[in-house]
Amino acid sequence: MKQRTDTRERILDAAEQLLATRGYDGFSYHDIAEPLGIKNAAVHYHFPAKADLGVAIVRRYREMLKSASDEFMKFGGSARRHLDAYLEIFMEEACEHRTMCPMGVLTADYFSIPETMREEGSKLEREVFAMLIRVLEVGREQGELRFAGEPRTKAVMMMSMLQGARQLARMMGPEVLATAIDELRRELYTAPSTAAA
Amino acid sequence: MKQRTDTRERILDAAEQLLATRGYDGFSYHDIAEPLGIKNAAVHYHFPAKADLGVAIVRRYREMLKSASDEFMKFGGSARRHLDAYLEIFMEEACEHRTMCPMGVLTADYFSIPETMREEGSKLEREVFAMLIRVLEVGREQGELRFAGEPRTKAVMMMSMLQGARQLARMMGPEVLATAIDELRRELYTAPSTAAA
DNA sequence: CCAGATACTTACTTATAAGTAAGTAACATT
DNA sequence: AATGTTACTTACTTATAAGTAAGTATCTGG
Repeated sequence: MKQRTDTRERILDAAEQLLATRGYDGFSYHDIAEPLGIKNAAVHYHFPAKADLGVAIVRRYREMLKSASDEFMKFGGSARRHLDAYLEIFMEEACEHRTMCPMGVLTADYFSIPETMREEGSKLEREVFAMLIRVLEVGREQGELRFAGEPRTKAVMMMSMLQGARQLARMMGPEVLATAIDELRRELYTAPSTAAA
Repeated sequence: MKQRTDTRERILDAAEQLLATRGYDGFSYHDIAEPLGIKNAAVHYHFPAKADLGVAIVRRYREMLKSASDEFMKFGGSARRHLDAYLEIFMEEACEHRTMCPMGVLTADYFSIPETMREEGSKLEREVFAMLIRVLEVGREQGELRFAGEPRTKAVMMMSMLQGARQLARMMGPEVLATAIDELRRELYTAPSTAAA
């Protein structure tokens, strides 16, 4: 383990941000390099083609999500606290730089991104759904969550709604997303929400 | 009224399709011109800058939506039939070419599109919301629709969910959108849906 | 029948993006 | 101390996008 510098990670940070703001076709290697004080060839050194960069962003995000979920499971949090934690991060990220949600970017740019990136996106999608379905199942069994029908159906509705609301919020302002999340909590939670102001 | 050819409309048709498939940064004047058998300068003749083209697409869509709504109102359709008609078109469009919904494109590419186009998008957004809120209000008063809380909140949830599901369907397949629309009907309609197969 | 407008084409300019080849400074290894 | 590897920079190439200027054919009104 050498790695004197953290250039690679900083490239990924910048690229992830740009991707979530402007989409895959909306940023260049120069856009990444300039604020980091490096040249675009330096980005090509770490990620020869843009496809490699795109795949790396999604892969890193998958790993982050997995380790965050594992971490949470270790502390044995309730389904509802699990969801609350996720919703809070989701809201924060959306407000800070008006970014889209990762699945939103991947599906919006679906026919513009390289196939390797689409495949990575499909894996992310399956993982996110599996996690959400699990939380919904457990939450309903434990009486913390309330919803009708299949957990899978509810998961589709929730994912769609959250992603859509986050995108709408870019145009209409963050209140729209706040409204949507509040309403989701009202419908889904069995006891009144203790949303930390 | 001269207009010997319908080139302008055909350009708008092609551009609308491309925009809904690949996003604002994802198509060029050449992409529009080639399948129409014309040169890209011909597109510039009708729409000097890409911003003009973008604005024209959204404006035409707004006009189409308004006249479709007016037409429907003349025949005095019920709120539920109004919604059903919209959902059917929405589903068809989504399946045919895996396109995004217009508001989805505008919000996904929000920081890539010219400001004139953003303004046109805001107008579209307000009109769509106004229509949807109206339908929800009338539908609930008439007992055709059932939902808790403010019509505006329900409209935000529905818009978000439909747009998000349509995007997710690009990656996961059209069944996801079908699932979402079915579930929406189940929750919203007071009598069982007579969805025409 | 002719002047002008309409709807284009041809042939460019300019800018920017992705990607590459060759060079270099610093450190790491033997 | 020489050698190789890592992490870059400099300086390109190639492709493609947006946009423009000037020319041309056709139709239209006087």
